[in-house]
Amino acid sequence: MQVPSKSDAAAHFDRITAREVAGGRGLQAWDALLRAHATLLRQLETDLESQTGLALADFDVLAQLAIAGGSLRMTELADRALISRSGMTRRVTRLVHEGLVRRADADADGRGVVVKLTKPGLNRLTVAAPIHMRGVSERFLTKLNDQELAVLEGALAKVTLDCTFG
Amino acid sequence: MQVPSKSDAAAHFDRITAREVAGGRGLQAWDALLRAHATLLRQLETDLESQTGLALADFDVLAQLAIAGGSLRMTELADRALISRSGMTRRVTRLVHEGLVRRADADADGRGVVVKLTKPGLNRLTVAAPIHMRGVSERFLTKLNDQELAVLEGALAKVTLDCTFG
DNA sequence: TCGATATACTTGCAAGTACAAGCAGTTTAT
DNA sequence: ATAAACTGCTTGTACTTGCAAGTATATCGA
Repeated sequence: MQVPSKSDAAAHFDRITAREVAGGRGLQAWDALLRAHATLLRQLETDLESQTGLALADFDVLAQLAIAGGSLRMTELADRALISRSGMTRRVTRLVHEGLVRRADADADGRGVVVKLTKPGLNRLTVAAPIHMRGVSERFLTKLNDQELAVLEGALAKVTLDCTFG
Repeated sequence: MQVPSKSDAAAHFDRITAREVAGGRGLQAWDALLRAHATLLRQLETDLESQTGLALADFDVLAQLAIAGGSLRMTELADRALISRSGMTRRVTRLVHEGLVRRADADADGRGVVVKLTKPGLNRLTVAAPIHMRGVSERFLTKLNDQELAVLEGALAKVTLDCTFG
């Protein structure tokens, strides 16, 4: 097989990369991960927003609250929703304005705030969840078989370590 | 095994989910994907920024240019870097100010702009690439075996469709 | 008891983002 | 030839983000 001649910049970049990643092993998997995440999230965000008027990040907050039984501390909520604490402060403020959640004092800790799902919040979630879950299902789950899903879950869990934000 | 009693909100959410996603099949894989992406990118971004002063998004632009042989059209660059065209306009403007890339007219199309990697840009990339690639390698590639990487690549490519931005 | 340190959350700020509208150049149809 | 439709890129606008600093409460050690 003829070796195609590459431009200097591309060849140079290849050499640098090869020194850190033997044979470029797995780099296509990394690229696929970035690409899949970007496209899937964009599609799901657009779907949900257009069909329910709810941003994906807001949906996620409501869903995390529901999964947790209806209420969570700010920090816990931020960790689970994968956004910063300050971001969660503002997000919750917006959701309170919309009446979907409310803030309450934490029982034992004067510093703490618990965020609680309201009835309208649960109703809104009840409408949005099927739409979002169907999107995840159609665009992701149904395209993969059980073995692929199992490997994905295992592999991605392995590379994930705790990492909280400011 | 005793069925643990769940709160109303959580049970309700489970029922809604179950209707769209049979048995919650694969949802943990979906969750792992979101989590892995969020934590890995945050770590890589922090690593790169602190060690080279280069934002990951800027690195990505330089890298895409190098891979492409040194220059690309704006639209192509935006697609490859997974950001919007308007975002790329502003990002390139910043990089031009730093001297890492330059704009030039497209040969055949009077509307077009090609972005070219400059010598300082390539130098900067030469410093940053090993650091970033090592991060990807250590935090992701080396934790997975060849089979896992192959499944990941195949599965994630399957769920990715074209999706360009405004 | 009381100062030092840690934790929980919020706010000031300086970024960055995407969408929509706009402009300039190109293609197509008549 | 020329109007209409399209494309490539940039700008206006409104909004989001995370970090760092600030406030309030908790906890720990002497």
